Amino acid sequence: MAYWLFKSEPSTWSWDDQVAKGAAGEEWDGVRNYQARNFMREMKIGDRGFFYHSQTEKAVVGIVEVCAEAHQDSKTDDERWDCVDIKAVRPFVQPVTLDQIKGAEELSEMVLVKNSRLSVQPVTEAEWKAVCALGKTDP
DNA sequence: GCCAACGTTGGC
DNA sequence: GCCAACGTTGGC
Repeated sequence: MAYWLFKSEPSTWSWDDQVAKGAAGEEWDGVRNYQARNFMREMKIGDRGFFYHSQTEKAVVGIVEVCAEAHQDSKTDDERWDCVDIKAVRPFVQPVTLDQIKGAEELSEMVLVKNSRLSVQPVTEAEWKAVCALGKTDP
């Protein structure tokens, strides 16, 4: 199983919006970046991801699971753009802030730190465990 | 609100 | 195929 990170501005699509969709999940639509799209094409059902709030909050706030593999983004007819569906698994007991991540030695190589603009990113297993530990949340 | 970083576009 | 111009993102 692989691990990922999904980034969203809470004013556009927040963790609460995601939770409201329940087990059915929701398309992670709107990605218009090839790198991000390519990562979504690699995702398998059951892969886990962090849900990160950018801009105002700048923190990992929850864990999601891929519940549909890459398919055409329903928000566009442009065949270049695919997306997966994800569903909320559980919130973080304590959100893990970008400051905390930047301050953690073992997380200094995270894509979130190195390439903050990429909206869908891979996360290593070690990073996954470390962030969950910081958030006092089961991996 | 500013600005740096970076991806995309289009002219050549 | 290169590169300048431009638009977008996200941290500060």
